[in-house]
Order: sequence, then C-alpha cells, then structure tokens
Amino acid sequence: MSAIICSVDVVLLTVDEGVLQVALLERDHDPFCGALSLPGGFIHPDEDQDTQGSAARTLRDKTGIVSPYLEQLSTFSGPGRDPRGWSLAVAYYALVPHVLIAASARREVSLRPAREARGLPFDHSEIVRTALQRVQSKSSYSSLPVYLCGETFTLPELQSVYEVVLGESINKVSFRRKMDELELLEPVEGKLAGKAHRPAQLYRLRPKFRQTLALTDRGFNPG
Amino acid sequence: MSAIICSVDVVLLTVDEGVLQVALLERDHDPFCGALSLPGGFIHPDEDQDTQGSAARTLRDKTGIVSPYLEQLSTFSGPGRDPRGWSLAVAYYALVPHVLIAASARREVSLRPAREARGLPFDHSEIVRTALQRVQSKSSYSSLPVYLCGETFTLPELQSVYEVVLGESINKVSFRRKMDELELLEPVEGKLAGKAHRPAQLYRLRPKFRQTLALTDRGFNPG
DNA sequence: CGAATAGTGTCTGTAAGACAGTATCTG
DNA sequence: CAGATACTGTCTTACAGACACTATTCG
Repeated sequence: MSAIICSVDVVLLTVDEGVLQVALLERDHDPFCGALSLPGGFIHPDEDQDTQGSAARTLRDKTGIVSPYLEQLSTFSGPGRDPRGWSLAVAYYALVPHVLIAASARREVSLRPAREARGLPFDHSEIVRTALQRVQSKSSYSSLPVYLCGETFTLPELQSVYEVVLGESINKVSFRRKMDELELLEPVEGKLAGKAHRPAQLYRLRPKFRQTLALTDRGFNPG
Repeated sequence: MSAIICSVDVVLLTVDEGVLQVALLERDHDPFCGALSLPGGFIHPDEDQDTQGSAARTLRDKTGIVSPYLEQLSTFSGPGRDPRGWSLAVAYYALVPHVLIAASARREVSLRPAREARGLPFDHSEIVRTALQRVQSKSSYSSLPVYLCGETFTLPELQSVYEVVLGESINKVSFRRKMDELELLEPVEGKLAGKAHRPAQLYRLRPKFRQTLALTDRGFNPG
C-alpha cells in the first residue's frame, strides 16, 4: 500500500474537418516536459467528490471546456506507465461539438486527428485507442454521436457525424427510419440554408434525451 | 493528493440452481467486521503488475479461485464509500462455472443470489448491480456466458445459462442457428445422459475462442 | 431549366420467431 | 409403447438495404 500516484486523464473528442479529433496539451513540466499529452491531473481528495469530479475539474481548468458528456472509460495502472513510480489513472472520455471548442477552449488546446495519435507520453496513446474503440462501439447502437453536434443540426449533418465516428457509410433510408423510430429528435423552426441547394430541416434533441442515450436493438449497419 | 485508499474488488459470478449467484465473504476486521462483502483488498505496488494483477491475486488468496475470465468493470471512488477516508476501488468481475467453485473455492465463500444482493457494506451493492448490467448487456451480443459453463456442455444447458443471465427466454431455433453461424463450438465425443430422455450432444469451445469472445451483430433476442 | 442536395415510396433479400414435425432416450 | 427431452424443416414476419423517384433551393 506504499505510494500510488492517483490521477485522471481525459480524452476529449470532437469532429472537425470530417475527422475525429482529440484535444492535446503541451506539458509544462517533467516528466515529458514539452510533449503533447492528454489533459490530466492528480485527484484532489479535499476538493473532488469522486474521480468524475476530478475529471470535470481537470478538464475545465486545463482546457476551459465544460463538457456536457463525460463518461468513465477505464483505469490504467502499473509500475511502468509513469517514470515517477507505480501509478493509476482513471481515464474518462468527453464528447463536445466543435463549436463549443471554438467558443470556450483555451488557446493552448491542440486538436489532432485521433486515429493518428501515436507516440504520446505515458500510455496516452493506448488510452486514446481505447476511447476510440468505445465511442465507435457505443455509437453503433446508441445516440452517442448527437453529443458531437451542436444544439441544433440537420439529419445529413448527424448522419455524417455517425459515419465519421463509425468509419463507414450508412444507408440513408435506414438511418432516417431509425432516427424516426427512436423519437429522439424534434424539428426546430428555421431551416439551415446550405450553400446553394435545398436546405435541410433543423432538429434538436428532445428534452427527455438531454441526459440519456437512446438505444437501438440492432444497430446502425453499414450500407 | 493526500492519502487515497486504493483497492480492488471482485464480483465473482456463477450460475447455480438456475440463478446468477455472487460470491461473498465474511469480513474479519473493521470496518464492517462480520458483514458479507465482495472479495477485495489493497493494491500492492511491490507485487502487482497492474490492478488486473491485484484483482487476480486478491481473488485467489481470498477465495481460492483462479478465474479464467476476469475483466475490469469500473472504478468507484469518493469520500463516503469507506469510513476510513477518500477511497478508490477498481472493480472487476469474474465468471466461473459452478463446478470450479465446488472444486476449488475455500469454505468461507458464500454464494448469494446476485440480483437480490442488497445492504452490502461500502458501495458493494452498487458494484454488484453494475456488474449484473454489464454481464447482461454483454451477453446479449457475445459468447460471454460460455465462461459460466464447464469445459463441455450441451446446447440446452448453454441456452439455459443465457436465459438466466439475460433474464428472459430465447427462441430455441434462433439460438441454435446463431451458435451454428458463430462457429464457436465443436462437438465432443460422448453424450450427456439426461435423466431419462434423449441425451444431448456435448460441445466445447473451439480453441480459437478460448481467450476471445465471439460477437454477433444483432444479438440474442427474446422469443 | 440544370445542378445539387434533401427527403420519400417501395421492392427485395435476409434473418429471426412460431410451429409442428422427427429422433432418441428410459422405464 | 408412453413420456420426455433433443433436434430439425419450413412458413411467416419484420426489418434493413437498394434504387429510383419527388422536392426544393440557387443561379
């Protein structure tokens, strides 16, 4: 029961430029001073109600972002992941619309294509990989990707976010049928004018799904 | 970063008497001396390669069982869950066939119906609840329940285990079709004589699935 | 009107559920 | 042979995917 280094790390994901991006910060002290890494920090028992609180606090303090979606991913541990000694990190992942990052993220935050994140310090590359698997898997049978959209969005936008997350294209008719059955969305007045074509209907999350995922039995299958 | 109590807890599940059972131990010291609780213990940085190692060691030392399936569940934390102070427990769940418990479990191990586990010390009731949800959910689209069967088993036995875990009955034809498609099992010589009727074919896990789950797209649906 | 994107109607194929049949054991 | 359980053949139903059609905007 000697010294265990207890920390949290957050994989903050967003979709920009048609790609899943992960938020990284340049470390300002050793170990790995100067390297880009996940936002993370020590657990503060005096301050935090639990590790979820530690993650929310760390994310807010280091990136400026208060994420509407923050979920525990997994706990990583062992003698080798931190040169300072045996350590334990409870990892979380957050999903935020890109507009929120543009609006409130501190300038130090760097976005990098998440699937190309390699060579990060500690075991952060593995944590990012695990987060991507979880988000991809969970998106295949739930409404998780709506957290990557803003307040309002169109169905083609939402489908595109699903396709980016899942890494494969989805049948349009099936996608819309499924969205309809889930009764997840409600139309919002005001259309989104595209560039120079038929504008799409705007939708928003129904209030009852603000804090809950909608689940589907059979998933969004490629097509 | 003051003192954080770091431990692991294991939810050991098995199917007996047609019910999911959880293994509990009587605590022999405070806090909660005398109460039935999950097998758990402190992380030993000098000894453990990671928390998975801590969980395997704790399970072996306290129950005598070496589980073929042990997976991280979630991490529970906060100032209130342990009267000694701010604590963090990495929870794991293990699935073992009942014959293994009969063969190697220490006499102190008590099995209790898992869905009725309430009033356990710390937040162990919540941990058990979370484990049940995870196992149920994962069983609906994977071969997880085979770990609850012994080396060899019949299809009616396996289906019954699925039904116990999922809490609902499964269409027999669909179940067998699915098992066939997954190419998960191979027949074994020697039939299992039931009580007084047609004996069922014995099967075992194909070697390539010893360490891997088989996944299905659409799940085992009730019927 | 043409181009481009949004959205829909409908056919088809696939896979799951229901049901009823056959197979094989004990006493 | 009766009873009980194991296993299978096949029809029906439900849902996902394909495709082609209509709708609406801009220039």
